[in-house]
Amino acid sequence: MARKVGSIGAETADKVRLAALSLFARYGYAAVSMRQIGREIGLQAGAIYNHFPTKQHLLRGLMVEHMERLLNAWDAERDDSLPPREALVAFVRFHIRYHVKCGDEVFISYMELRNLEEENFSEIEELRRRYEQSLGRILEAGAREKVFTVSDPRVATMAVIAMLTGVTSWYRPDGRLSLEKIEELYVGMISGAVGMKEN
Amino acid sequence: MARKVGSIGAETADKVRLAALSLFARYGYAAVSMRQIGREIGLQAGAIYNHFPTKQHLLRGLMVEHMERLLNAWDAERDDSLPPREALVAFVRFHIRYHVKCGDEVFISYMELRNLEEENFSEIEELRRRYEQSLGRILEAGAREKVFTVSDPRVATMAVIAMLTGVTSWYRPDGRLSLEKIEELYVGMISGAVGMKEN
Amino acid sequence: MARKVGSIGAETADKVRLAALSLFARYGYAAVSMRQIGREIGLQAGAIYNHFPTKQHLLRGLMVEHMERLLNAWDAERDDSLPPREALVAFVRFHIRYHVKCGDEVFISYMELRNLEEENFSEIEELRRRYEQSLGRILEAGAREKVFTVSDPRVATMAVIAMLTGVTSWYRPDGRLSLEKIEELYVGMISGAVGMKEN
Amino acid sequence: MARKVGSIGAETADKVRLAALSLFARYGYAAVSMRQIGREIGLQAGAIYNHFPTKQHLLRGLMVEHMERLLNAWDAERDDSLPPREALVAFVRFHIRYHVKCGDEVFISYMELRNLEEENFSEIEELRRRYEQSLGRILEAGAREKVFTVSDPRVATMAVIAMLTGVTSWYRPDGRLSLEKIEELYVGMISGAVGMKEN
DNA sequence: AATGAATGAGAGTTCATTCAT
DNA sequence: TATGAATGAACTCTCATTCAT
Repeated sequence: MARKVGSIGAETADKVRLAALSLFARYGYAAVSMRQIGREIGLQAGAIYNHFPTKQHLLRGLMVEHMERLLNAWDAERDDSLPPREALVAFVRFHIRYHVKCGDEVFISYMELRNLEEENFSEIEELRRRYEQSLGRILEAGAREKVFTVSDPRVATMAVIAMLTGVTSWYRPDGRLSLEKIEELYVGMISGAVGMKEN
Repeated sequence: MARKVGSIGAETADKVRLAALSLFARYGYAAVSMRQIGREIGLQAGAIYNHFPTKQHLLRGLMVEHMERLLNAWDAERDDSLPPREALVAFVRFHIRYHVKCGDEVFISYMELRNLEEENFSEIEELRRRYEQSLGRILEAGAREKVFTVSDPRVATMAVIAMLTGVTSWYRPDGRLSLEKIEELYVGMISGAVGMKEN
Repeated sequence: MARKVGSIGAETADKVRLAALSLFARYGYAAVSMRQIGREIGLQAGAIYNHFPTKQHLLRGLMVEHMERLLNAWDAERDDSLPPREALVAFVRFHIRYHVKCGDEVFISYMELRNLEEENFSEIEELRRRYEQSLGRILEAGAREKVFTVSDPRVATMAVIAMLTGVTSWYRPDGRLSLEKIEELYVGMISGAVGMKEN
Repeated sequence: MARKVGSIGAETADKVRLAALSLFARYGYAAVSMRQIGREIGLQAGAIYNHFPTKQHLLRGLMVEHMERLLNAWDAERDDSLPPREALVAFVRFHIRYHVKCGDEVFISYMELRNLEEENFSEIEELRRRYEQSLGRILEAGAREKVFTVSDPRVATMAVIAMLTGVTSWYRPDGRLSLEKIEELYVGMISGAVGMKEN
């Protein structure tokens, strides 16, 4: 549903989120002040507190929302009936495609973990674990069915995630390679890494 | 008290570096104060300035020294006469072995880049580029000689580096897997990723 | 506590200016801290920054405002149609009367010049030059018309200004001499110094 | 007597005094640090404490020594047998000649009074009072003998001193006017100011 | 007499946060 | 809901001074 007319508050909150996201990604949570966020959107620092109780809530929100959107997007796209090979390709393509679209969110979700208070940290870690488990299950299934040669699926999961997420650190929409081409390259490399049998 | 017997400047500077390294890695450069660093080693914050002109110099120093040690270590170990396959295996083993030994340095060298001032950033980036080029050259040579199947060596370089460096984020000396085993696993995955021909 | 009822920004800024003026005059700009200024008026040092961006701005403001008030006051009182003798008397009386009323401003405007940053210094110097030129013109006119005997009007200008401004360093409202009497004494001495012809 | 060979200490103390004098005059006592003084002469700040117990002593020393040298110089030159007119001319010439030679000393002796601790302040004030009294006595004698027309010798004393000392603020050795010419101009103006009878 | 390293205080300034308006 | 002004704590960095060497 579209946002109700007159619901200015939610719009402001969104502007704050957006500004914070961009600033946190660029300079880091600790180095960005509430004043800076406010300035970015023509607001006094104090006004932000009408929308977010603390700076920490703002950070937590950005990370939780990102992780939940990611999980939802993957849930919407995943097809658990696919065999491991196809499932892995789907995951790789999804991960790259989704992550390059929200580089800032990805970046802060990795970089600012240590600035989360204990409880918030656990919450995010649990969400991340759930997402990475999607890949873990695929690799395990492939190993079980002997279509992949992964002697240690847990290590393989982390290796693949690291490799994939690395894309966000250099991808540029106007870069040398199209997104499609990049996906293809990574599908190729990861297929090789997990020893995917040709058929 | 003016000076503790036996405690000389270089030792203090080292203690500062060590404390800063650990704190920066744990909480982030921006979130760590000079007081905190001092407290860690029983020093007033102001005394740190006898050894480092600014907090930024301290950070730059940690990163430059790490990168230079890394480059020197690799220069000492590399053997440019090795054929691509053996060279890649050597690089993978070296990278993992070296990086897990200095997780904090690696971590801040990636995480705190944005907290470097322009000039220092360029300096570190150049050092990193030189290191990563070592891998790049191996992959290019392998591609040229058709012993690897990498359709885009530049992307492959970044993918491999990302995968490898990811190890530092979960490796524990007392973990489930020995370092030797981990190296072996990554040699396997990366060989697959670059389509290394069996012979 | 957030805001005291009835206390608005402009009032606070004025209180800060007043406190700073008095403290700078008594102890010198460099020797007065923002905390000291705040303490004087029951404010945290940080709160001063809601009204003045830096300590230097605060100083510049005090000096610029003083000089502009002085120039305006003289512009309101001067009468360019007066012949040199009467004009000089008017200037002397004005200068003394105006300056003893704002001893602190006068004091810091002379004493703190070296604590002004380059640009601010030039600005103040230009204002001072304009004011002193008023006297210079009178002396030059008098010399031209041969009603004064000043062989070097530029030196005479500086001599007269120095003599006049010296009053602020010892004048006390409850002192031995009335302001009227002091003006009279200086009119006499300065008339003599410039060799004013009796008629 | 010439300084003994090997008396390095006194030479260092002199270098410190010289550096401090120049820096205090340029930037003000409060704005100059012991490190800055040391740096100027290739010394660590701590070493200064081998020669002066505190920064305050250093300042006091500079001012006391200046005032005593001034008094001694005047004592050597004064001739109490001169009649008031000649005595005034002698004083004027002496004051200008002496003061332009030590602009820094004069400057800090006026500017840094407020940075002196109570006791040191009184000491300097007393020395200054003694010097200015020299002029006061001349003016009083001249008034008594009716060779000057000064209705208030105390005010006249301050006026003349202010006028004379002002010279140091603009005099440049390579300026438009020779020192001799400047002395002459001031003798003229001051003679007029005190209503000196032609004979 | 000088150095280099330290202390403890304090500088100017910024911070997250609060709250009367 | 936003502002502007405030708090109190914290920041990086510099200070005068001390003292073992």
